Amino acid sequence: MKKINKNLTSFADHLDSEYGKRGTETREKYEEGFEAFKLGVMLQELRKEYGMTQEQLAEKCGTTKTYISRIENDASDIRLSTLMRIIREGFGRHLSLSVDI
Amino acid sequence: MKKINKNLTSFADHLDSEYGKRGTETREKYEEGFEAFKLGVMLQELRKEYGMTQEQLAEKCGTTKTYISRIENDASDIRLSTLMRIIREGFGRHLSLSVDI
DNA sequence: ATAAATGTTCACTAATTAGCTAACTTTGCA
DNA sequence: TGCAAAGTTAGCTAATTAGTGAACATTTAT
Repeated sequence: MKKINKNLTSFADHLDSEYGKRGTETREKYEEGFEAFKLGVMLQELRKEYGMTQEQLAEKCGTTKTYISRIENDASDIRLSTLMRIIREGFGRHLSLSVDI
Repeated sequence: MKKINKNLTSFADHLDSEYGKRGTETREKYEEGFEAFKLGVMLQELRKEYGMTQEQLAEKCGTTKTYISRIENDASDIRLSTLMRIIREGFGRHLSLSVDI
């Protein structure tokens, strides 16, 4: 891996080249990381939509801005119940899960 | 709470009566628990769709039937990364998250 | 009815999150 | 520039998950 390849034709190719084909361990690690990354981005966008600071959000769901920052920046994994609590108590919304193909 | 009320007209009424109105702490605890419960059911249904035993699923995603059972029966919370791993390595599928109103 | 397969519970350890405070950095604005 | 607000990082502890094997219970098939 990590052999830089010019003439990439798509993001998928980029991923294949940087992290290996789908299904390999390195690629899966990447994809897991990417999901977590997307979650952080999603939470941050949601927070900004509501015009809240990290501190305000933190207070609403009984935690600290430190922790909110860690999640938004993907510094740690998160428990499902914690994620649900943040979305519910922080935004009055509801997390739903589904399984794609 | 817990004062049994006859003449319930709906499941929502039942919830109100048993766990308090939405937004109260007891009710939220219930709803969180319910989500976890649904997750267990969802995973179990998915596993059966694939005709796998808990042990087969466990092996695919590098854990034990003990742990799979605990999740299906909601004996514990779960980390997001673990849930994703089970769905990805166990079923070759993909968990997606969304935030409802 | 019995055996085999499947699923659940128990008891424990190791790894990781969640929570907390303080210090540090970046951003926005007067 | 310089101040204040917002955000990030560091270090620590307590609580909880993840992982494991063994024992127990339930279901299924012969």
